[in-house]
Parts: sequence; structure tokens; C-alpha cells
Amino acid sequence: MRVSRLMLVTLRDAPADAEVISHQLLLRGGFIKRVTSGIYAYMPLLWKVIKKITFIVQEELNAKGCLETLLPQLHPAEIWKQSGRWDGYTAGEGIMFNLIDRQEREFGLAPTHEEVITKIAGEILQSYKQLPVNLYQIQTKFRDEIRPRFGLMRSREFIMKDAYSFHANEQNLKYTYTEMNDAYERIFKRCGIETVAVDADSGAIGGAESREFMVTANAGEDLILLSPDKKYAANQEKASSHPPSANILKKGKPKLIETKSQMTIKELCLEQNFSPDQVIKVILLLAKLDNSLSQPILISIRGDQDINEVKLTNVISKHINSNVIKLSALSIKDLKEQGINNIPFGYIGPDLEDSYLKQSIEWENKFIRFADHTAANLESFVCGANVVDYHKIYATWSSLGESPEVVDIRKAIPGDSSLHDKNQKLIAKRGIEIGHIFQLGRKYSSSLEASFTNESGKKEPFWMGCYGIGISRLAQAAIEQNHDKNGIIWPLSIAPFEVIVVVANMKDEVQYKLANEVYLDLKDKGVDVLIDDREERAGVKFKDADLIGIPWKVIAGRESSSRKVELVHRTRKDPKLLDSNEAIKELISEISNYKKSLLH
RNA sequence: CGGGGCGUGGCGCAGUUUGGUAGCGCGGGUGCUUUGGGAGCACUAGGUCGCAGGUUCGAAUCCUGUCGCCCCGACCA
Repeated sequence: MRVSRLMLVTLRDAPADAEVISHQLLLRGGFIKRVTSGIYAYMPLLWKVIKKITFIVQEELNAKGCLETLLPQLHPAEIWKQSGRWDGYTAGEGIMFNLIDRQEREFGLAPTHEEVITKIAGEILQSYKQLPVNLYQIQTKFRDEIRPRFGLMRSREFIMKDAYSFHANEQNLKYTYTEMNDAYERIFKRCGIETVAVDADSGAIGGAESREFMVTANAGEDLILLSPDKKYAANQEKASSHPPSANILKKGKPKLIETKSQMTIKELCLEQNFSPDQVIKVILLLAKLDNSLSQPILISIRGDQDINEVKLTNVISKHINSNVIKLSALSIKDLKEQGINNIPFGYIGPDLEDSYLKQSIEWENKFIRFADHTAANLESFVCGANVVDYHKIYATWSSLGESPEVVDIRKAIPGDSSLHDKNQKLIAKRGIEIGHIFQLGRKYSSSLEASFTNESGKKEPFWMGCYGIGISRLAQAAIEQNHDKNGIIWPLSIAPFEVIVVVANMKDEVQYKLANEVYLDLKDKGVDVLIDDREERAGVKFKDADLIGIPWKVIAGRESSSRKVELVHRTRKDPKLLDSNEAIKELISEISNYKKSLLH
């Protein structure tokens, strides 16, 4: 390819609306053009990158026996209603674009494909003899993100590889899950990016076990917690750890203490000389459920700890066997709307009576009560007395007459001890999620009635797994991880071009002739090569080559008359002046050695 | 949706407070000079100042409405 024909327009200044460096570089290098919020055109250079990533993904998945397909993007509402996800995905803050066609039928633009693929698999796969099967596709997905941002990192239209596997039993699902884990490790390695695999919450998709593959970068939207020995790594949403041990409060006879205007734990501890870990913090929340009920929740947790809302949401969903659509703190405004105005905020104890909810118009009139381990483990503690201006000291769970369900809803934080080894203190890093693998179990196959006949002649729903890679996001994450002040440093395996031949001075026919020979020879030998034949000064060409991140430069300059060219690597500081044929030889061996090194 | 901010040639910005008919840098075009890390000089093209109303002799500037975009939070590959 010739740069003069490449439609290359680079920007010296980054457009003002780009925040993170990878987004700025994508714009400056002309890789993307924004069409509207969260929707981008992939320009030719980026499309080449995406195709290279795609090719690696295909090779690795095909090697594991996966089958490539292409599924529709427009889905009838019916199948989403059948899986029970239509309302959650379209109503309120739902992320599925949806529309009505001329016959008044409802459709959704696919954010994910469990429904379609499960339906199809259910019709084709009738017997355990046909299993397992793992189907994948690489195509555009649509999600009406609440807030698109950071270019391709969180866009409303993006390219994703999604795979869905079908199994006759759980063991086989687990086997495929580890196979996919391996494939993912190889894919990311071959793409030249470093990832960390972490335990993850399975979120809206549901299911048992799941792992995320994170590119560590400051621009990452997730916080991940790692043990220094690398034996533990989890998304903070999922992470569990040992909390610091509490200062023991002596046992004593429970009694009331006056705590006027000490409504917060901080104020209380300051005035009464308690330590926050001797106090139980009570939090009231309202869970809106997908069966349209509103359930008040009462949480007890040790005063120095915070709640992990993701864990809590999962706990609530499990407890009442219904999905939580929204979880929010109970506000005084909410309470007033329900005709409740006498809750002693600031002085609430775990034994707050359900009778407060009696007047409620729309809510369930009983709290669901959970206590985090940190609270449940306290043998003697301070808590609100449910009377304004009073707390209780030396309280115990039995003295309160409470035995709430004990759960892990505590937010793990850096500095906590790891569960596998108390001496390992967790550290935090930010990560960009580029892959996620899930053991779905039978959630979708059950609701969509997708079943096969097992060895004993009985029908049973498939065991399923699903596996995603954000292809377009990966391209940007690679930049976030690989750049310098001059621009992008593409890993060679996914660079838009492997080599750029730069003609230092186009007016010098000797230079151009030699450059062109080198270019044609490299092309002939299968190297993905670009020649910069623009009527520009050499400096401009060097800057552009660096900005768009081409790994190798071959420069035909002053020494062209003696058939010498300069071979320059994007980041190494050892330019070499070589005979043009030598340079070609060396380049080809460098490239093939690099590619080989990625496979081990 | 809540909170904050911004819309002025392709990109980055000034001008808005105090109304007087739009400017700078980059980029584009032409010519000359230059030619190994985003060249210099000269000439030149390009903007109904997001859009719609209103106030005024006069609006980029003041008022009202509206649309779009970005940042912080909930969502996620």
C-alpha cells in the first residue's frame, strides 16, 4: 500500500472530547471517526488491525474445535420475553435498542445472542451424541450504554466475538471452560498484549463461575485486587478477603447511652471513644425487583467496612429468587412518599421493627435482613437503639433477639489479607475488561426449552457456557498499554502494517527507486508493507510513521546511491545502516522470530 | 436520569463579562526557497458563530426554547 493512496490524515492536536490517551491516538492517527455519541466508523488502518485480531481469534478458536457462524442482529421480542430478559433489557435503564416494525411487531437490536443461539441449538441438537458444540461469531453488537465514553472502550456499537457452548453435563462444560480459558490466554498473547485473568461476577448474564481477562491500564474502568504472589486475582465486584480484625469490645450488660447529635459512626466514635469496628452500621436499601415489587432491605455490617453492592444484589436475588433491577439507599423522600416519616435515621439498630413499614403503600411490609460476617462475628458491639439520640452498648445478637441471614457482602479493599494466605496483602490495579468467560449452566436452556435426549432416553436442558471478547475494545486497549510520547506502538502481530518504507526525499529518484524495489520485494515475500511516497519532508513522514505505530521503518535516504537503507525499530534505539538486501533479510527474520515467540 | 461543562472554517482555540457586523495557530490550495524528526516566505480559499424564536437601530455576545457533544455516577465486551 502506498501512503499517498491511503487517505491518511493525521492530527497534530487531539480533538478536545478525547479524554484517554488511546482514544486521542486513535483520532490523531485517523483510525476512527465519530459519527455520533458512542458510534464510530472504523477507518482503513483500524480495520486492518481488527482483521488481524479477528484472524488470531479464529485460528485459536478453530483449533479448539469451535464453529464459526453469523447470527442475526435484529431479534424478535418473543424470544427475549421467553428468556425473561425483555423487560430488564428494554425498560428503564435497559441497554437494548428496540423498535417496532410496520406490522407493529417488537424487535430488539442484539446486545448479546444467548436467546437466538439457544433456540437454534435446541432445534438442531436433539441427542447427547451431538454434544458438545461450541459456536461463535464475530460481529457488531448494540448496547444503548447509559454513558458511552473513551472512544471504542465503551461504545454503543462495537465488535465482539461471542461464543456459546452446549453440553450434556456439567463436567463437560467445565472442561470446555478451561479449554476456552487456554484459548483466551493464547489469543491475548498472540495479540501482543498482557492480560490478567480475574475471578468475576457474572452480572446480568447470570450463571455460576466466570472469569474476566483484564488489560491493566490506568484508564481501566474496573478495579482489580491481586495478591503479590499472583495466586489470587479478582474483580473488586467479586473479591473476598479477610477484613482487618476488630478491636474487641468487652462484654457487659447491654444498656442505653445518650448520643445526642452523634448520627454518624465518625461522630459517635469521636465523642464516645469507640473504634468504628466495635460499632454495627445499619443501612436501609430498597430493591426494585423484576416482578415489579419493591423490597426494603436492612443490612448490618461492621462500622469500619463498606458494602459491595454487586455481592449484595446477588444475595438478594438469590434470597427471593427474583432479579434485582435497581438497588438504592432508602431516602427520606422515598419514605415520605410511602407515608413513613418516623424512622430514627442515625440511630437505627439491626432490630429495627418491621412495623415501621406497615403504612407503606407500595412496598413489601417486612424487611429482608442480612448481616455481613464482620457484623455477625462481633460478640459485643455498639449499635443504634432505634430511638433518636440513643445507642446501645454491649449489645449482642441474642440480646437484640435477631438472627439475620449471615452473608458475605463486604467490599474487599487493597491492604486486606488474601483468603489463601493471610500474609499476602491485596493490591489494587485498574483494568480494562477485554474478555469474559462464563459457565452459564442451564438458565437459558431451561427458560427457552432447549433440551436434548440423554443416554437414558430422558429430555434435559443443555448445560451452557458463553465466552466473549471485545474485539474493537481490545484494539484500543492494546494502545492504552502500548504507546509513548510519539504515538502508538502496535504489537507487530496486530499492527496495521508491519513495515513502512520511507522515501526521505521524493525528488531524489535514486532514493525512490531503491525504496520502491525494497517495498516490492518485501511485499513479494509476504510482509505487510507500506511505502511512504508522499511529497513531504522526511520529518513529517517519520512523525506519522511513529504516530500510527508501525513497528519497523526502512528508510531510503542519503545512502541510497550505495544501495544502503536504514532499518529502524519503533522502540529499539539501534538503527542499522545496511545493504538493502541485507535489510530485507534481517527484517524478515526479525518478523518471523517475533511471531514464533508469541506462540510459546 | 442526577450533577458539572461546552457548541465560533477540517482540528485546537480567542472573542461573549461591557452588543457595533469575526480573529489566531494547525490543516487545505498555488508559487518560490528548503529537504533526515511535524520547514520558511508570499498569495489564496474556507465560517448565515449548533438550531429556532425574541429584545435592539444593530446580536457570536442579552433573553427564552430546543438539539447535539464531553466530563463525574449507575451499565458492560
